[in-house]
Amino acid sequence: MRLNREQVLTAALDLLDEVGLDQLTMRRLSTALGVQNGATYWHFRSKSALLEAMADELLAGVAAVPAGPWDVRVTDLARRLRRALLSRRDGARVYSAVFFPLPNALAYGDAMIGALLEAGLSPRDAAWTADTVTYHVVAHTIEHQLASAGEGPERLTAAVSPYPNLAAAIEFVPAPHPDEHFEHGLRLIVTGIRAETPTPAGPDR
Amino acid sequence: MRLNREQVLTAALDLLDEVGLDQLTMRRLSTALGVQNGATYWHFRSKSALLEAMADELLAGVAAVPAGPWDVRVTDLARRLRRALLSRRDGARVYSAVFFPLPNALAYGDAMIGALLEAGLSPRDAAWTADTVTYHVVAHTIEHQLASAGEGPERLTAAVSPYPNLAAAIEFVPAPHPDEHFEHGLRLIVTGIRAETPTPAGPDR
DNA sequence: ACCTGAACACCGTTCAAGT
DNA sequence: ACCTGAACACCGTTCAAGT
Repeated sequence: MRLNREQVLTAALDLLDEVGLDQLTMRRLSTALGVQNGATYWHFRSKSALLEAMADELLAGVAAVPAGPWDVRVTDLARRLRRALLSRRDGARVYSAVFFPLPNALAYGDAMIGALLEAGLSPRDAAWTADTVTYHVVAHTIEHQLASAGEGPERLTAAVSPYPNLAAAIEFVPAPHPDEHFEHGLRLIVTGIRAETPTPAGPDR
Repeated sequence: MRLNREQVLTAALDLLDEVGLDQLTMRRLSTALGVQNGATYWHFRSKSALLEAMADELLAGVAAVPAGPWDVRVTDLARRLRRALLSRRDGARVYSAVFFPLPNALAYGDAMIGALLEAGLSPRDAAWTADTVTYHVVAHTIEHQLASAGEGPERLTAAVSPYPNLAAAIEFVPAPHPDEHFEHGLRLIVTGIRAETPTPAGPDR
């Protein structure tokens, strides 16, 4: 049973889809590969090194957005990151479990900051604004992927009844429309960027 | 060694400060309390039930904001949630590890949606906008608390060198100014809300 | 009502030894 | 170079039995 690094990584992502992050275990992975327990450690130093590689594999290609106006590129990058995280079960949680950015995550950050620099932001504001966009993408996707796996809305509906404003909004809280929910926040942030940016040359719009 | 639920909860929060979330273990908690392993299970059904209680304890009082203009209340609520999460080591990760909202989290959500309804948003937009604000608070705080514990910036500086836009912004990426970083994103989002809201009565501002 | 003692079914990681 | 076999040092959870 000769393995290479790529086979281990592919099997790990398949196992993730099958059992989810909480059940993704070095031992289950070895079993799925038909090898003994310690065999995977020859290819990856540790479980967290494997998770880093999985996260970066998830993000392959997200930074490859076409040229265009800055706001289109920002929106496009955010959507592509979201799609990438949705491509595997618990993808967003895998991404957020990794502290250190690998090449595809760096390329995404670079492209996002690049678009914001072209919008006229300072390097500082571009870096911080990129973070706010990314927080929205990742946190929204984590919440959505957790909700898909979680319990029904009955418990929430009951818990919410003493809170008048929550009760008025309850049908949108578990977000039965994840795409619109995501787009709403993304549009909100891009509107904020535009409002804070000194309008560049051009008569209007 | 007679315990009650509150003593277990207090000890758990103290242990969290001492060792961090990853080392917070039912067994270490029992040892800290001077009891046997299974004793804590009489007071909390499971570790996740204990984490739920810890998360809600963290959020005590965050919803108690004074009356005032909607944007002041939104900003105030976001800052108070951040302060609450910062009050304990890994507080933001504890909060995000809990799927189901307990009373203090519900009260926070209710107050946030209430402020946004007064801004003139529909229930749907208020619920979704509240989420975007909260994503920023929680994700920013998780990142900040992880960075405080993590490695130095050397590895990041090296990794970033092939990426021109990241390199230009690198000094702000590990965020040596967490307060300004947080306020930047919060202001951005509130600006976005204001820009999307049909301006209410009043001549200007 | 609340705790002990002991077990069950797992984990990640390491490492000599094999091929 | 790559894997086996076996161990080490842990986990969360359960539960009869004690007081």
